[in-house]
Amino acid sequence: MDTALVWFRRDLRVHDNAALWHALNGARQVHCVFVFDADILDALPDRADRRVEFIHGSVAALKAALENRGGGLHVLAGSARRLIPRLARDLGVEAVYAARDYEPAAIERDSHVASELASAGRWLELVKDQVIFEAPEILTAQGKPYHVFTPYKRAWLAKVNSSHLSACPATEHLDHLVRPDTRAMPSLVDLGFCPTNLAELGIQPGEAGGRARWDEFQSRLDRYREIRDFPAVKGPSYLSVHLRFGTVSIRELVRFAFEKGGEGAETWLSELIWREFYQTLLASYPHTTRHAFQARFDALTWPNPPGHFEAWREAKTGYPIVDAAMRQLNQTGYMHNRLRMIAASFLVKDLHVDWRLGERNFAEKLIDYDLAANVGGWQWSAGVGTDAQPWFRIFNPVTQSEKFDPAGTFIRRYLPELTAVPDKFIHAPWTMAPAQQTACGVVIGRDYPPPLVDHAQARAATLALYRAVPGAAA
DNA sequence: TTTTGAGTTGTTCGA
DNA sequence: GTCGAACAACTCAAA
Repeated sequence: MDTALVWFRRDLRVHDNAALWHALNGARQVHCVFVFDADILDALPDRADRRVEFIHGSVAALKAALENRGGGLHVLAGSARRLIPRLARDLGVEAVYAARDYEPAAIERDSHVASELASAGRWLELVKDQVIFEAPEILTAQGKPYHVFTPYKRAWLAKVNSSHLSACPATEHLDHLVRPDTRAMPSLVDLGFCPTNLAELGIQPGEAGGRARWDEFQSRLDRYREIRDFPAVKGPSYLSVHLRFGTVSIRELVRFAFEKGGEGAETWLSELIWREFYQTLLASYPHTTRHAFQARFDALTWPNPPGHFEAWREAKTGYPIVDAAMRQLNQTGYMHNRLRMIAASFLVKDLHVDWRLGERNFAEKLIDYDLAANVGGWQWSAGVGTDAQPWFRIFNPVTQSEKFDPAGTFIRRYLPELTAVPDKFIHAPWTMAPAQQTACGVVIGRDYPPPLVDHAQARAATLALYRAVPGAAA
């Protein structure tokens, strides 16, 4: 092949990049492009969006990295479905290479681009990059996708070997990279967005940012299993945003987990397999973005009581662990995984709000937002997903708080108005007698909201609600 | 085809 | 405060 175009999307790195590697090996001249896709950006509700800033920084770093290697990056803004076929024509390339994306909107976009290219005698070459195994690669003996995680994980582990984890040696044909005529790139403001507090939050975009977090996490990996559930502690890898935008390589992470071994590495690898499980489920069942995996739950009418969703979103539920979690989300665009479960369970099973509203709220705010993982997580929390036994999975927000934030450290970090509340009452401040409230200067109803609902009552109502669904256990 | 073992992340109750 | 059992009998995946 003479010339090819690499279209970067959520694989914003040079190292171990499958699309780039295939293009460099398949064509003598390789152009590169990134498109700030108006079809996506125009739909964002807020002009200050950390994700756009993260992508912008990562694209700038990618461009510099390609230029350092003698190439470059076309950076365009507009509708990708129109711009990619046009650029392919202008550059006269034979093929466009890109990493395969499994989200329904991306599949639709790519098939549109593929047919546009085909009508001009070119083609779109989609390659695997963001997962170790795509949906069709891990199937049951009956040739169907797994619906339960543990058997999926067993099959995944039985199949994986070093050939799936080896890096793409992209350095081999770097002289094939073509330097574009124009080197300019639109600024964040040119794109219609404004800067956020990304740097202040310690989030560094690009491969360098991913590498720095990865290096830092390696020393904590051994303790991952014991500390990952405590939001006040630095337990997680914080690599989710880098996995979302491909500023780290999943192959490299999985390889390291195997080489390292031990409890921490095993637990973390399990989380990476969960990521693929949910990607698989979305690819196999795209309707689950809006519909319950267990179809009978689509018949469930969510009460959505007035004001409940808003109180949850604005961190005014009166349950400190939930409000602290929501403030973390609102202030930083991130929420600890344990808190995502607690907040989701609370919205659905205590406030009786449709899980889709919560899913959409997370979609707007999470910097590491991933459609597959978010939908999978929310359906799991709502008990309408692949999980089998919803009745027992009603989190008690006070018990969870006592268990995973025992000293109230995380709560006080995000709810400074509760600093003076004694440890004994930090998880349920409304249980303080009036004299105690006065003594510590936190009066419920004045300084902090009373609990929006009574958990025991809400739990009973949830059980009744789910029991009433046709086909559910009587 | 039928059977069998097993299932991320819990909670509540009563001894 | 701690512990084990009950929750209610479901669905999946493999033998």
